[in-house]
Amino acid sequence: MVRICRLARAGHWNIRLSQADEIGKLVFGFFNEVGIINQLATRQLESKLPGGLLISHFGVINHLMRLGDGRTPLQIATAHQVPKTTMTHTLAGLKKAGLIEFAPNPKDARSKCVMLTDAGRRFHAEAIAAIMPEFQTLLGDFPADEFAAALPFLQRLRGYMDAARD
Amino acid sequence: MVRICRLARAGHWNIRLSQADEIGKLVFGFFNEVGIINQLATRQLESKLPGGLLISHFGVINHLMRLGDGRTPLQIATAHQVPKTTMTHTLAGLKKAGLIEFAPNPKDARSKCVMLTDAGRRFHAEAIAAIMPEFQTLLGDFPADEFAAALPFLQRLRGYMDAARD
DNA sequence: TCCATTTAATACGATATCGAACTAAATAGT
DNA sequence: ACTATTTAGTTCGATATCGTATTAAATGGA
Repeated sequence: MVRICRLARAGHWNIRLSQADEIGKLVFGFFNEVGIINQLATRQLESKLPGGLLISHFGVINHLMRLGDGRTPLQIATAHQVPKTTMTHTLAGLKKAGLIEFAPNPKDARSKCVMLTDAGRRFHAEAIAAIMPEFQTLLGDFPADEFAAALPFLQRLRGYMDAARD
Repeated sequence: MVRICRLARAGHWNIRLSQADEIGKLVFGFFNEVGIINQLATRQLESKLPGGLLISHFGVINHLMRLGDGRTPLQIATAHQVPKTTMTHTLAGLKKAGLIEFAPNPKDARSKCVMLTDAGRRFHAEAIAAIMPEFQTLLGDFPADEFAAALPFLQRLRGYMDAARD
């Protein structure tokens, strides 16, 4: 913490040093909680996914179900904030599992369109059904209002961070 | 969604089906935002870490700085919600980088105590210093109040999920 | 039209993560 | 005290993730 104050003195900060300390802890704590909640939720969901598939797989299928299929690998990679190479690998796994198919992209011969198969749609429904009981339990102790109240800030923050990435 | 309603009809839910649908989307959306924010924050932090180290490494060092060193690998693994084997690997990397040392555990000969080295403390200070400017920028557009307002719910939720894991 | 630059996707190598099986020490039940 | 069970940590094999370099198609400027 001494070191932090020294940095502040160097001119990067224009607020009182003790406040800087407080605020650092606050934002830091926020992202820490987000990280742990994400870890716990990931574990929980992953343990329920059929066929030993992972969150990365479910994320893609869910994306295609929500926003419609026919998207390109790069679009999906960008939406999920992962490198293209990771998405190539994830899509290969989904294709191997028979949950997606590739179609040629009529607009661009370098690209592809990712299409859901019937098995893919079935997988999505099954995964959702498997998770829902957990949500119910959760909502027994945490009223939906609280999630609803927390969501707008998270959405704004996500949009901001998304736009701010270089 | 048809499938979800069918599940509800089976007796697992005791609320109106349209509400179930809404609530599912709400909670789902919440965890989705948490996941993306975590992904963006991880990227951001990782790109600033010295020595090409990763979040997993920083997480351990930060944990030891906040709560004091001398903890065992299993304690750290539990706190971070990762398997023991992952922590073994992460700690090996930290040791190789000279940021931690192992000491025998006087209470239990099977176990170890993880101790920070001076280099480890320096690494922590440098990492914090490297991230702080980002926080400052963030706080320019998002007042600290909003983080402060969001934090308690996240903490309660984390505690709940932590306790609820089997 | 032709060539340089950009862009979509992949190949490859390095590291991270995880589950299952294993070893050794502690604990519990008799 | 003795044995069975539990617990801490590691080893090992499989897969995930990511950065760099590569290929092929599109784009843009002469």
